[in-house]
Amino acid sequence: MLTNAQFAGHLEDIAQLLQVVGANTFKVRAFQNAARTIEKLPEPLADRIAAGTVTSIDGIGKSIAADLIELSERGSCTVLDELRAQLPAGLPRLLDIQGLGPKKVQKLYHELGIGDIDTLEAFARDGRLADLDGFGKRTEEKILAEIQRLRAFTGRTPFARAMPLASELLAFIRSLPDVARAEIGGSLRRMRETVGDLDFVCASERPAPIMSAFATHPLVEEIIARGDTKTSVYLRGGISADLRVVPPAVFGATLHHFTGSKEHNVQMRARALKAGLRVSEWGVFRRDGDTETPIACATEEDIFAAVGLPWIAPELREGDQEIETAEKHGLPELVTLAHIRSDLHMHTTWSDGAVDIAAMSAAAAARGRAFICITDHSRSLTIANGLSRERLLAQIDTIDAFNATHPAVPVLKGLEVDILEDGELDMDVDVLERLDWVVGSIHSRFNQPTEVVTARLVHAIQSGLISAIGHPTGRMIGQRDGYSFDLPTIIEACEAMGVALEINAAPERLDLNDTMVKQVLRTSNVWLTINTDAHSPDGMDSMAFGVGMARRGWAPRDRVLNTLPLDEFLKQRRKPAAA
DNA sequence: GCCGTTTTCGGCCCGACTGTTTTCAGTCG
Repeated sequence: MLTNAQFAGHLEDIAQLLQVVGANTFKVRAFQNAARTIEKLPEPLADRIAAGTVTSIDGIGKSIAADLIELSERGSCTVLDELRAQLPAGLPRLLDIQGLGPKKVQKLYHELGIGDIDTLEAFARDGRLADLDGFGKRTEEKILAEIQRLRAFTGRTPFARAMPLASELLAFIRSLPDVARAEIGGSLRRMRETVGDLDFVCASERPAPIMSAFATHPLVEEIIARGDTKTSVYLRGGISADLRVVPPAVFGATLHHFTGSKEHNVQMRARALKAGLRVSEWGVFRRDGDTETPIACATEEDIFAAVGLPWIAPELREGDQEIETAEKHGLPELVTLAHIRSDLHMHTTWSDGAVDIAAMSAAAAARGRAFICITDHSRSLTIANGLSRERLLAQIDTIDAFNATHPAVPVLKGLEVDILEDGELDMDVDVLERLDWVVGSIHSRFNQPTEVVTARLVHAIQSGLISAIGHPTGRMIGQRDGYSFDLPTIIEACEAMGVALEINAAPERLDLNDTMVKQVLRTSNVWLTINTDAHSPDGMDSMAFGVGMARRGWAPRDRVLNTLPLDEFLKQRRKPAAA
C-alpha cells in the first residue's frame, strides 16, 4: 500500500505534467493543493480510501478521489499514464530551472524537441536558443548558468545551516544607515525545518543605498534581480536571498506578505475579497467602486484585524486551518521561549560535553532558566565517553555537592540512557532509581524493522525507569532519516506510563517535528518537553528553535513539561522507578 | 479540478522584475 507521501508524490507529478502540457493553472493548483493536503494528513490515506471518505477531505473532489483510488489499486492512474505517454520523462525537470516556467518549457519542446536538461544544455551551448521567439542571448546565458547551479545545488537548505547565515545578514542589514527596522521573513521566520531561500524585510525611507550594500556583501556571489524595492541574490553555497525595502509605514503589510506561506497568503486574500478588501504587500485596501482606500499596513496586527482576525503567529501560517481556527478564536495560547523554565537534556565533560556542571548551570542562569538536568551519556556510547555505573554514582555525589553551594540554577541528576537493541536500558536499575529524570534514547541499530524498533521503544517505556524519550525519531535533517516506528503505539505506551516525548531543539535534529507534535497533542495527554541537548553553553541557545517547532505543532504552554516551576515539575514528571 | 452565509457556474491572490518587447508576457515568491 502506498504511503501518504507516495500518493502526494504522484499528484505532484500530475501537476507538473499538466503544467507542461499547458493545462488550466487552476487545475494544476487543484492537484498541488491535494498533494499538500495528503502530505499533511494525520492518518493514512489508505484508511480513508477503505472507509470511502476520501471526498470529505478538503480540496479533494470526485475526480481526484477517483485518481487516488486507482493509484491505491494499481500504483498508477489513467491521468498519469496518459500524460507520461505524451511527454518525455525528463521534461518536467526543466521546470526546476529558475526562469523557465510552463510556457517556455512548452516552447522548447514543441519547437525544438527539447525534452531533458542535457539536450537543453547542448542547444544553449550551440547558441540555438536565441533564435526562438521570446528567447534571446541573455536568456540563453542565464539558462546555462542555472543548469550549472542546479547540478551543484539541489533541494532545500536545513534550518541549522540557514539560520546562522540569515542571522549574519540580518545583523548586517540592521547596521546600515537609515534602516528603521529589519526582520527575517519567509519559511525561516515560520521555523520550517528546511528553507528554500532567505527573505529579509527592511523598513527605510532610503532603499537605494541599502540595496547596494546588500548586493555587494561578501556572502553574495551573484545578483539575480535588482529593482527599486527588491533585490535577489545567490549567496555562496548556492542558497538565494531576497531583500525587500519599504517605507516604515507599510512594514507590517510587507513583513506579513513575505513571511507567507504562499497558501496562507492566498487564503488571507480570498478572505479579504469576500469582505470587499484587497490585501497586498502594501497593505489592506477597501474597494469602493473604482476607488481604493488603504485601511491597514503598519503592523501585522493591523493586517489581521482588517480582515477580522486576531494576530496569527508566523509558525502557524501554513494555510492549514489557522485562519478558520483564528476566526473562531480557537487558536491555543502557544508556548513561548519566555515560558521555558528548565532544560532537561544536556551534556558535560563527564561524557562528551565541552564544560563542567558548574559552567552549564551558570550558562543556564544567563539564559533565564530556573533549573536544569544534567543527562550525560551511558556506558555503551563509548565514542561519547559514556558513564559507567561507578562514574554515574560519582557524578550524583558531585551534583549533590554542587547544589549545596546554592547556585543560581540548581541541577537535577539525570542520564541519557541508551535504549539497547533489545529495548533494555544501558544502566543498572538501582542507579536509575536514584535519578530525578532519565532520558531514554536510541543511538544504535537504526536499520531495525519498524516492528522491532516499536517493540524496543515500548519495552524501554514500560520499564518505568525512563522519564522521557530523547530525540524520538533519531533523524538528522538533510543527513539521515532516523529509524522508523509506529508513533500511535509509542504515544499510547507513553501515556500509560507517564513518559514524556522530547522535542529536541538542536537545530540539526528538531525531533519530534511539527506534524508529530500535532499528533501527540491531538491523540493523547502525553507531556512534551523541549530540551536543547546542549554540549556547551552556546548549545543552550537552541531552545528558541525547539520552541519554534513546538509552536509549529500548535503546542500550548500547558502541554510542555518544562514550563513548570521545579516543585510542580517534580510532581508531574515520571520519577524513574521499576515498573 | 474544486467549491458555494451573495454563486451548482464562474470564479479561483497580487505585485515586482526581467527580457525582449515597441506595450507586455512570463516567471517568481
